[in-house]
Amino acid sequence: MLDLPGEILEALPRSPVARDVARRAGVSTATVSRVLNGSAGVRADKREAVIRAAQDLGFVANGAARALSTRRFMAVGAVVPNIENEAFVRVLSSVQDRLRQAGYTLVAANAGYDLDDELREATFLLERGVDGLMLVGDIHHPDLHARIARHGIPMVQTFSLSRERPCVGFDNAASAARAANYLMDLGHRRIGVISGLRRDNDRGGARVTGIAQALAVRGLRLAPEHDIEISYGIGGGRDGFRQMLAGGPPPTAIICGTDQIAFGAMIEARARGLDVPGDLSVIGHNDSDFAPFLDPPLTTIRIHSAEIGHAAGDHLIARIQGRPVVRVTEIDAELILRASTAPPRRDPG
Amino acid sequence: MLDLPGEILEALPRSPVARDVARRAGVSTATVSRVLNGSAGVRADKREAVIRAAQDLGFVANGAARALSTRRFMAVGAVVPNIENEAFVRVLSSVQDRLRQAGYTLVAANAGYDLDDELREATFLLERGVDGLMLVGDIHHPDLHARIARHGIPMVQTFSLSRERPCVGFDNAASAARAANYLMDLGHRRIGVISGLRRDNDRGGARVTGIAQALAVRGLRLAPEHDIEISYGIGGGRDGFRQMLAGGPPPTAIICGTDQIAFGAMIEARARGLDVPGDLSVIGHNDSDFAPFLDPPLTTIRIHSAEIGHAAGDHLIARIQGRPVVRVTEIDAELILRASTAPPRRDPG
DNA sequence: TGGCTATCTGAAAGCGCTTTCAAAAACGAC
DNA sequence: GTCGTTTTTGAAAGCGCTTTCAGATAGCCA
Repeated sequence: MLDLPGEILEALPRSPVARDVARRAGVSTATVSRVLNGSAGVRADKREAVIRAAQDLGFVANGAARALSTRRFMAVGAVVPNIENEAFVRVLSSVQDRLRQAGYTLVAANAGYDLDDELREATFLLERGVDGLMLVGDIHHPDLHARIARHGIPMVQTFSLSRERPCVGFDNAASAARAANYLMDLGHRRIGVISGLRRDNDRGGARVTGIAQALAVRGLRLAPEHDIEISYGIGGGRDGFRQMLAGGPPPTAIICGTDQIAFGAMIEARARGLDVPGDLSVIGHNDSDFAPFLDPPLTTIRIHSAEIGHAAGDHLIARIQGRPVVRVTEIDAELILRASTAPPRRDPG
Repeated sequence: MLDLPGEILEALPRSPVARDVARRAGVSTATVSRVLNGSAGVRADKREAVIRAAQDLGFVANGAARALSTRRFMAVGAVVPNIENEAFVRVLSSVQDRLRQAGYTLVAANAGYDLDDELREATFLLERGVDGLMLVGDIHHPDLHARIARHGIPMVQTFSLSRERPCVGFDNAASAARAANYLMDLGHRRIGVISGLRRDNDRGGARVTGIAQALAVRGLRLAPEHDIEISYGIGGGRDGFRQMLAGGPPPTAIICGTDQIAFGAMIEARARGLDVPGDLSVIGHNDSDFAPFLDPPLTTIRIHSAEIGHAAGDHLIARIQGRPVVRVTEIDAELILRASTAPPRRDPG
């Protein structure tokens, strides 16, 4: 091995390490570390020498070494059911917002509404190294929490409330019930539901339950043929509403699991010559970008995804840093009234 | 410090390390590593002992230590202009797909259409530790590529083609030109453009240039008052079209930077009593979920985001693993004809 | 200038893995 | 059995950073 002079070694395509900076600044690696991490107690001249050397060399600390040494990964994981879903994207984006400010990165994974996959992805993140974990909902694989606990990192659930665990979310049953009550106040008596797949999805389930209970309180019931479960998306909404019409007397109002589903249902309704809201009132979920621009503009339950994300991010950062937090943060959903809902045209049988 | 018996120590909330597995299996950590990484040359009985011990202890290797030791982070970074934009979400999701299969994770960051921010986010990822980097477009901060090179990791650009660098994308100018030619073939002579912000955005710029050139070839020009630049979104589309109408004789056809913009423009057109496509033909970009369901269904340039993501993921993995790759992968965009385009009603002046 | 305290600094010991290298064990052929 | 191979195995040396701890320096007062 040749012993090349410093300048030539530095030109090598090997990225510089703390040792190189130390050598160039004429200090030890300990001092380099101290300066670069902003800890006090380094004389001004040495501090400047280190900063200059680091800059000259284009030094970037090796994250793995730092993580190994500090036992901090400076990363937070998030496992969401569907990474392409608008609401989850918004949450991820706003969590990341907060994390980024605190110097953390977000690593997101996709669970596809399957508990086993969720466990696998979470394990993957745990192995990769994260200091905290965000999940969606309150239903998980039985092993998941033990595994997280094993790693001793904080976890927060989002989008629904939980009796046992830290969470940021809202009462899915109550907000859906509010929508149902609003429809009943308008005079509707036959109300249908088109939800996304509910297996392993407590949010969807809670919403339907909430609606059924609200109906029951007023002596009505959610007819099985008006309780439709389909895959998400506009196409799903069309199919769902078609399916609903196939099963006996049509409802005068429907509540949909997402605005996409509602959009699909409205398209199908129009295709069948039904007027919205004259013949059919429609309520969606999420208040997507396009909801106010549909024809008619869509009444919807606005879920404050960005706020949920911010709160979840803050919660995790606080716990990672050992600060106290409240276990439950409730971020209420809101019923946004637009023109897709109205009293039923004539008294429905 | 008490010297507790093994079983009790194992119950401590400290996550088990390779040493613990080794002790329990009666082998060395070297053997544990060999077994858990599937390298050959371990006798069957020891192999099984290690696997059992690892299982019993719920051992999960420390990613940072592994990364430090192997100089592999098993992670790939991606910096996109807007993490909430549908097209980029799709790309991220499909990149992740491929990465996940190869055992890598995706770490995504948001650059917000700003070169300085992009540099900052990329640096952050580099520091955090990634084995490869995906970028969008061909315009970047002048320091960015040097910094990436410094780390000696592969990089791939997406969504546009590049003369100098590895890329997966399509010819934005050519595909927009194709749309313009289609409109001209239909008989349109006054064609407008509503694009998203074009600063630091080569894709948007190339599209407008492509359209202008296609017009020029047929002796037409893109009037400045028909060349509108707005922020993305449905609202942006409405504003953009309103702005366009304010500037002299209206176009008989417009090409929009996204389907959202097209949607917004169609809403504004309808609000002004213009018929689509009778008075105004509209073309979007991306073929979003809702495009076929608009009224009328939207003609649009479909960008195969998922394919771009898959190709980009494969490209990076291949280079990380030292396999040869082609520098340029072209994934052509496609003009999807629907009912929002038609010949102009009467010969436009 | 000397002595005592308050500041700074560097050597060295990890963090928990992987991997090299040489020794030990197992195997075969004689 | 013995000896030469071929497998297996473990000890130990990193990977590049942080952090402790003790020694070196600087600052201050007498």
